[in-house]
Amino acid sequence: MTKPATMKQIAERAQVSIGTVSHVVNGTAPVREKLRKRVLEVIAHLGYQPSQLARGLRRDTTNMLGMVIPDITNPFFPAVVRGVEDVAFNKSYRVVLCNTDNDPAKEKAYIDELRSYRPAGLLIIPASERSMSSELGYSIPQGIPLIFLDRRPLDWKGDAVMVANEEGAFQATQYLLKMGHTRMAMLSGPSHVTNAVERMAGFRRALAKNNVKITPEYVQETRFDRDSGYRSALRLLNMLPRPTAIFAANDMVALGALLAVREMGLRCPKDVSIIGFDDQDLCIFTDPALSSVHQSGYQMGATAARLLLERISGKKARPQQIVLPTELRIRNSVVAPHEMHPKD
Amino acid sequence: MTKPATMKQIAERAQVSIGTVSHVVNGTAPVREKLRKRVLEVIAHLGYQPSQLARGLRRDTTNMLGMVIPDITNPFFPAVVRGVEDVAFNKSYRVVLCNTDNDPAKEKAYIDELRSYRPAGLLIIPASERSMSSELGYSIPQGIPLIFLDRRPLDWKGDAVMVANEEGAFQATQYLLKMGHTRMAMLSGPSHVTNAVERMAGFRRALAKNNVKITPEYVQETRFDRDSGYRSALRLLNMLPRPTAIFAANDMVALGALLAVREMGLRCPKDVSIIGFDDQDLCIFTDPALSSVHQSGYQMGATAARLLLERISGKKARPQQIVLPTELRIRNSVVAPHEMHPKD
DNA sequence: TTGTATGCGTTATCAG
DNA sequence: CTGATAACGCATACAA
Repeated sequence: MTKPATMKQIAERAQVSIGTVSHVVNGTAPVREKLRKRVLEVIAHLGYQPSQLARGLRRDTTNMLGMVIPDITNPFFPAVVRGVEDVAFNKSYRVVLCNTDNDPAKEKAYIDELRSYRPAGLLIIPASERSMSSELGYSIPQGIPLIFLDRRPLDWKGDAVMVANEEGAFQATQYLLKMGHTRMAMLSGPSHVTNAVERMAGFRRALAKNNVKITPEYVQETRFDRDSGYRSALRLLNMLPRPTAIFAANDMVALGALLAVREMGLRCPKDVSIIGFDDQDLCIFTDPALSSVHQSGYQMGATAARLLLERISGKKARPQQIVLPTELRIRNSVVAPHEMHPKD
Repeated sequence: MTKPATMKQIAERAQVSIGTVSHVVNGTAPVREKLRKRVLEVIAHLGYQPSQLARGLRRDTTNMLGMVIPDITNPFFPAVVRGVEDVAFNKSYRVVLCNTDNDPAKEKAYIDELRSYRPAGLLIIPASERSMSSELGYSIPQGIPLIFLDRRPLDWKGDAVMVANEEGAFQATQYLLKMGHTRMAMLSGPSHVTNAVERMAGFRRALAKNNVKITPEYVQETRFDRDSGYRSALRLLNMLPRPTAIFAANDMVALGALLAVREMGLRCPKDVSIIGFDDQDLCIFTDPALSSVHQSGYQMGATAARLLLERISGKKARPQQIVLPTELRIRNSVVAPHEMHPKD
């Protein structure tokens, strides 16, 4: 029996009509107990599984949740996925994961195709703030609930779940300032991504509030990966005077910076303090343990999934833009700047 | 236009039959250039995407590759996924990711449902060596290409892609032995998972070859996550005499061990040497940098995906069990045992 | 080269 | 309560 059983076969074996089988499968109408049992038996016997394709075609929707993420290789995103999956699975939704590799073209390809599978909803961490904007040649999918996570398109007015990026970055920068740093650098993340922009804003606000002038060369735009952080940090570290503190837009970038520091024969935190963003699990293991702005990817995913499921079940409330908290986690990668302990 | 365009609409607008539209979409029959262009224009204009549901139902297969992994939270698996996705995407296949959380029941639920979506193929990292065995109440899906990765069901005779677990573990253990360790412990991973069993075998072989007796309490079965490694390491570290070296079945477990060492006020490697398996990116960042047996998750995924695509396109060659190499990467988490530098 | 018609496996509507 | 039957959107065999 190489082919899956169909409803028709079940119906024949159980001596009922195909409609009746459908009713017992879906509980969509009462069925006489005797028949019901017979049908259920045949189903169990044949290991029948309803064709999701046929069902989806007919119902014009499936139990899939389409999820689009930029980089599965950055552990922050798997954490988000995990959060989504945990709440989705329990409600009988399955998540279809698409990795865009931060490529808007790939993102478009994935989303377009995803739609043609008629998922019940979409969860998108956009590759860029211009993702899915009209300029990009396509618009927001209509008629299917959609939530943005972590970042959002510039003009998006619908549901979204993010974190307090500006505030988190502000806290981190404040802390650096309070430790006495003034030669403050930032590895900023991509300027076309909203959360990076917000983190940058927090950085700037803290500097302004403390009247420390921003040195333009000290803020370097990076991608959100380790290698990009590494290369930009190298640039930073070769400047004169050298910055004494680096705020990295995420932990991957911070790790790259750590690598650069080592490679230049410098020491963190003695020669340069570093602080990251995300507070991934590995922060407690690095040498030195990395101070970072904590956010919970799991919470973000779970929250978004819950909201999405509400939308799917028809809740019509007006759009929510949920902002989850961030919190500075202090470890060993920051110390007062060099000048303040001249004995070195 | 809230609903997706259908072929019928395209046909009407382009003044052709629906069959013709199908032919230009699929290149399944020559169409007069004039008509072809007209159809293509309408398609572009309406942003038509063929319904994958309808297509799948009709063709009895889709462009989806079902992929099942045990724990998206362990960075090794996302690396595998990335490898799969890279080769799949280029060939127009999409990967549907399912996270089983190492739960056989969840695994079964996912696989059963996956099948009803008629994916072109399946890539499975099984939760247990008994996954998909008949005892578990269901058998290997028929009629759809299937490849196991990383681990395999005990009696599986079909395609599989793994790494040289036994050999890698042997090398690691040899190295520890050569450094002078004799009180050798292992955090073994789950005994119901083939790669853990193989790693254990390598460990035992090395000990046997060097005539060092195995201390049964020194080998602790763990899960493959950090927390389990942490707890088991704590047990290990409280034994008298205390083992001087720990071989962890993967890096997550090794990290847990590192944590335990710290928490007990001990030092790695001075008091206890640790070596991991996987050689994840973070190994170079830990304190101390973690020695580990390298394997490439990306390669594993890419290799498996290539093999799967061959099967999908009908290649009938006999089953392949591909074994990728492993290689010991020495860093700073291992040193000669305490007794050998008694000055401490 | 193009059009027509059938069926893929379901669900849903409508009689009975 | 149960049984026919018509879509759902597409691919394909067959006719024209």
